[in-house]
Amino acid sequence: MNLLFKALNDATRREILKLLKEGDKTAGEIADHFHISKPSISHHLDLLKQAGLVAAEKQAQFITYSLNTTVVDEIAQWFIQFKTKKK
Amino acid sequence: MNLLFKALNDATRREILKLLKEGDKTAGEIADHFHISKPSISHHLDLLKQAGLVAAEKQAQFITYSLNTTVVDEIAQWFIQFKTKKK
DNA sequence: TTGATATTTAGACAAATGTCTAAATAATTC
DNA sequence: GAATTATTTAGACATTTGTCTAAATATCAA
Repeated sequence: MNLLFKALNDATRREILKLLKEGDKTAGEIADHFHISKPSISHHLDLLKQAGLVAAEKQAQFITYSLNTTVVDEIAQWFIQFKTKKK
Repeated sequence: MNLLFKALNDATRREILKLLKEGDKTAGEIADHFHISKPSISHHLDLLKQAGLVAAEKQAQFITYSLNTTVVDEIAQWFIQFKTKKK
């Protein structure tokens, strides 16, 4: 839970998740969407991966990133505990 | 959105939200649940308030904090955008 | 094997964060 | 009004974070 919220606590990383929602992308394609150096994006991708929010797969010289919807659902559950309060 | 995720990115603050889910509490009552100084808890409460996650109401010399479920729902919405991916 | 491309790792640095103690503010009670 | 209680504000300090440049690793293509 800690790594999850930590990963979400950055506008760039949340934007990356939105990008991946539209489809898988390589690290380079993702970096092209931002005015931030590639090493910085690489670091953001690493944090998202640590949190389980994205998965990385190496294909030839590229690394393709994809959204892990299972974990996104998991965190949605966290909020539901607050909604289902009736008393 | 920024302030919201920032506020959620701390275990103590998430624990405070869970406490308030059970019912309103004064700043002192909240502080008693943690092994952290009162000024630190006060600071956490301030961040939660800035994010709109809690509301504060002064009653005599006490300040009672309550959970703002509307904002909790709002952030739940943020995750739904990832769930409703069909293509 | 040499050169080019894709990506990460390493290290540095300024800014933000969580915590503390001491002091300030506000309300209550004697 | 002085002492007590509840809470916050102010300031300090160590740790974490986001960014960068330079260098390392890996794959491809000639």
